[in-house]
Amino acid sequence: MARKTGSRAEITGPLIRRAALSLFSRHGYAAVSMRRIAAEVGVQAGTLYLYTSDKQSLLFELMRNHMEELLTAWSREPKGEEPPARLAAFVRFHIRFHLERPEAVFLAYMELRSLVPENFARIEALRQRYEDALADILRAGIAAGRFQIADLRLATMSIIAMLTGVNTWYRDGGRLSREEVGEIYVEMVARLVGPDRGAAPDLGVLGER
Amino acid sequence: MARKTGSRAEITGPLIRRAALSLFSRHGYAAVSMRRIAAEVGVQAGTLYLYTSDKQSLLFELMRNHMEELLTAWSREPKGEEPPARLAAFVRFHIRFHLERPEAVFLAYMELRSLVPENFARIEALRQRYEDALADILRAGIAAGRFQIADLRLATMSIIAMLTGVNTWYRDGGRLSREEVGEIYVEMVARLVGPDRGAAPDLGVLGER
DNA sequence: GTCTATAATTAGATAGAC
DNA sequence: GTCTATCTAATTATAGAC
Repeated sequence: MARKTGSRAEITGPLIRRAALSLFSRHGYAAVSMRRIAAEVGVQAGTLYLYTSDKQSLLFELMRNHMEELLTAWSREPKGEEPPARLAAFVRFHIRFHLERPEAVFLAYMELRSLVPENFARIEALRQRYEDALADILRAGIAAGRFQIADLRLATMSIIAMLTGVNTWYRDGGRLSREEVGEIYVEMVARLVGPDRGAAPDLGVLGER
Repeated sequence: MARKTGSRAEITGPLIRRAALSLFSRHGYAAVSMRRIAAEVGVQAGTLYLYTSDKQSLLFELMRNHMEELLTAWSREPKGEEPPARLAAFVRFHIRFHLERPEAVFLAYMELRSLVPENFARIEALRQRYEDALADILRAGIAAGRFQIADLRLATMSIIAMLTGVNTWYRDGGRLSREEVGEIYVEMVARLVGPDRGAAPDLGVLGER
């Protein structure tokens, strides 16, 4: 042990990021002080500044890391060929990925407003790439005559919103497993993108004012 | 004018609530100081305490007021008789009501974690009542054979999530009017709740692993 | 009803000892 | 690499003048 007692740079950095993620997601970025993060890790407040230039950078790195992991994971996900299979893969992937890291998901959605404009733009660009991945699937399905979608953008936003919404209510040990939830959402999303089968008289009733 | 110059209690209270709503929703509860709210209104910080006991109460009153307005407005909304018509009314109502007050909606969704436990429970109970209103419609539709829903709770959460999601992207003056967006969502929600028409071979493809 | 002044605490960030 | 000490500024909330 050539190293001094208490010198553990290799693990302190990750510990700080983990503590910040947990505290920021539970209490909000503005409500958490650097002292509180330090206390959670077991170091003094000043020590944090060896690992991050300031509080804003700490938040930004957490959010960027999450978004890049999301994009990388989706790029590596087995997807199938046909649009319906790709859409089902997206639904299953989104729910699984998001349920595996609820704190990072919560942070990425709730603390966009805490980013300075430059950092906001960078996170927003990553979010847009993920949205585009879904839109591309829907567009391909429309072109192939497999989906019937009145408005591509609204369908894209609807699907992402309903999938991400799972994080707000799902609890492990509840009535349904993650996989069961995934399959039910696959079916609901499939209905959402059609195609219509038949004259759809019931939609007619719904369409009335 | 029996009143002293600068004495305008009847309007200062509402001004404080309006400024707090705007600032809290834009920057977050923890990030906004009482001084900043006071500055926005044009009074000194101490004056705020004539109208609210503390910062927490100010937040809670804003959120409670929003949730009660939501429930009252829905109770007064013309709904029609049959489940499909009631569901369409819910969709149109939800989008219209939420787009009309984006700041209050944002606050009610983002600052739940800033409430002390007692206040959180009270807001949560109101939110639950609204969720139940939708679940009741879906349940009635299932019972009447008008909807086909694999899981009532998941369908309820999905619909609310996709409808509320409109607030995150809709901007006035964009490609679609609020009413056009509402109609497209009516159709998407109608598809989501079925009923299935035919053997649904495409859903079968989606169901494959 | 509003202001000024202030108490008591806490914030983000840095300097320098070890 | 971490800690102690500290700077400067800002925080919530209150007391008392007008």
